[in-house]
Amino acid sequence: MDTRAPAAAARSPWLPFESRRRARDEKREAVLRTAVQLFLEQGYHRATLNEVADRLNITKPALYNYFRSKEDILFECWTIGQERVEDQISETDAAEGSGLTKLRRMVHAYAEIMASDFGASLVRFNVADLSEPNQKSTLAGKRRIDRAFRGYIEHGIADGSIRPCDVKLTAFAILGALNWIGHWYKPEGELTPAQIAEDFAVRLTAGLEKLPDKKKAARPRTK
Amino acid sequence: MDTRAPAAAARSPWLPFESRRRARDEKREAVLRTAVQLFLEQGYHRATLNEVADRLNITKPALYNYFRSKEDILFECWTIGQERVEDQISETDAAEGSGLTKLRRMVHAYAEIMASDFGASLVRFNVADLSEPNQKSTLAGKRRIDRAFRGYIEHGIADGSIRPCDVKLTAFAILGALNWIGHWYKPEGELTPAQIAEDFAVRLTAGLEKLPDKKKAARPRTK
DNA sequence: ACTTTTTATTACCCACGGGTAATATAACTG
DNA sequence: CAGTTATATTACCCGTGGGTAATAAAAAGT
Repeated sequence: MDTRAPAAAARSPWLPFESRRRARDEKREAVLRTAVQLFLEQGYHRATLNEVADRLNITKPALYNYFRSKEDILFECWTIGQERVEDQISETDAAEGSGLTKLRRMVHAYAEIMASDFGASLVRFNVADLSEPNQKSTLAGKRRIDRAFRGYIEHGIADGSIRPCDVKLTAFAILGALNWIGHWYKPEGELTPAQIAEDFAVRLTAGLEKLPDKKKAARPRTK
Repeated sequence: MDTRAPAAAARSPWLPFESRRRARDEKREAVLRTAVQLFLEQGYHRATLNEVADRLNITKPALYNYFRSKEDILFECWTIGQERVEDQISETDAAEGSGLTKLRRMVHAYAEIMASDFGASLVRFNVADLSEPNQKSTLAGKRRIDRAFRGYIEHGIADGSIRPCDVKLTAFAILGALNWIGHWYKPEGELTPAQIAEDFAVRLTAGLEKLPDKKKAARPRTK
């Protein structure tokens, strides 16, 4: 752990080390990107590590320099998707705004994630293909996503931006519509992820907003 | 195709034949019910025919009296789910009512189907696990479902029961929320399929109905 | 009772693909 | 340039599980 460089070397001696580490990480990522695509195309079980390696112009055993098993790769694909969602949750939680606003933001972000390979992993892969501990991790992740959405809805009901409703079923309906994107979205299609996100952000929340109360506010003709 | 019975036999001679055929069909169905459950529990690839057979108190080769291959079983599970949906489509098409009414009816029926094993097959199984011709069949089926939902929406817009909207995305959102039921519904949960169907039938269509026009109709306070 | 057909069992085959051992080669280190 | 480490290859192992052949047991037919 000596960080001091030998005086002789003109170029900083830790650069090669760092660049090597980076090269390694890039290769790891390349494996993951290739694998997730193949898994999505053919399904986890039909996709073979030989074909993953082929697409990367290497051979199967080379993959084991970066991952310990096929399931390891699967789990990491899932983890990346999960992390992207959790990052958005943190961001949304930290931001200002009513419950409805937060929900909209989250729907928007989640829709775009679902239109990516790692996002689609979250709904296209079978939890049963993971080891016990990894299954627990995925289930915990799913629960956190669920909790976040329900939280925004409850928050919105509390602050008056969302009309009272069955929180659980509302969240299921919204998440269902969103998760389904992972099944039908095709990059070569007409709709861009941004367009889908834009649309769903209003579509899925349109029925929830509490309209200005017509009884008390005699003249809510703001527009 | 001679339906007349020999005079000698007191009991109708085609009964044993019929009952045998029925017994066979019942066994076939038992295989499918067991298989679909196992496939849903563990995923198609992890589930083995040996275990299917075990649960039926027979051995693996006995299954081949009823099915030609594992994929055959998978496809038939899918077909049963598909048929249930198509039956509902036919029924809904034939019935009277506005586009909105038909859409609601279809949502209701579809939700209940999704809460059944064979219904869940439609969204939990991987199309890539089927042979080429069977894949085509499933994709055609998916398209027909899509077309039906879009048809009701278009119909509703035309007859004024549904406000104009993006038909494709509306259908995707509704079908997504419905299909997701196949992922989260658990028989041991609190909600019954009927309750879910009831709720979703209004929830997923609430934002679509064309409210009485406030400009022209001066007093549409029907309720 | 004898034959034929249906249904099931036991015992086996073998393709597939995940994973490993032995080893070569390229890449840094000093 | 030696020496070490990281990375890749070739060749192989072997568990798993779908599927089959040979055959037995049960049921139906005559």
